[in-house]
Amino acid sequence: MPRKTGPLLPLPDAPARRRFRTTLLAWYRAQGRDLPWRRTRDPYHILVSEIMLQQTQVDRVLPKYHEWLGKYPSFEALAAAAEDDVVQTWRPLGYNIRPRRLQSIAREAVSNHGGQLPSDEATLLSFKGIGAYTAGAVMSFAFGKRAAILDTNVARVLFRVFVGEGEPKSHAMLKHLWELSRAVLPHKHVFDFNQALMDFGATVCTARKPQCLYCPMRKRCAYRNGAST
DNA sequence: GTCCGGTCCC
DNA sequence: GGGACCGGAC
Repeated sequence: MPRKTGPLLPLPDAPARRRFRTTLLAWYRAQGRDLPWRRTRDPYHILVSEIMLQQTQVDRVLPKYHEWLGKYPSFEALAAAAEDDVVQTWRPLGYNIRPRRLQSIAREAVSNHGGQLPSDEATLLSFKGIGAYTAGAVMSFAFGKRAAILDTNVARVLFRVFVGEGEPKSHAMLKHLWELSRAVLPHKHVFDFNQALMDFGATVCTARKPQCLYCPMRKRCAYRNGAST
């Protein structure tokens, strides 16, 4: 017996992908937020921001990001710090396993990778604290690779625009949303595009009270207009 | 009080 | 597949 599979969800055709990219990038250039980790390509700075942004909103991360980089300006500095000090500095962001994992990545980078963060997906995923989302973020933001991302914001945006109905959190849906994230990814402007996806989900296509009036996709959004028909 | 969230681990 | 982690938003 073949395993039960959900209905096959189609990926958007080339014109639809292109419209989405163009619209989203135009929105981002006009409305995207100016955040400090969007002005750097330093892998250490990118990694610190991404670990902090796991389960933590931008407004709470901003001051801690600056404090952290002031205190631990490099992988070497973080690797050499006392663990208790590192955990204390992290407060009150929460999920206090994260600073320990960040420091262990720093120590690994210093000991085994010449003080650099590895850029290949398999090595990034081998670090505790780096999962599929953070690996994609690091590859695209720090190393300029054409890597897709899927965090909760991106998943919500892609689900609403291109799918609109079904179980948003099912395993099959998440697999489809990863495929969508890869399918819509442009060849150029990958950094801006991925930042735009997250920014759009965080500020317009929000979980509660989405700002559809200000959404440049509203006329083509499957969720807003009804997925079928 | 209830929901939310990336990753790890069971 | 489901719970733990830790705080904030509503």
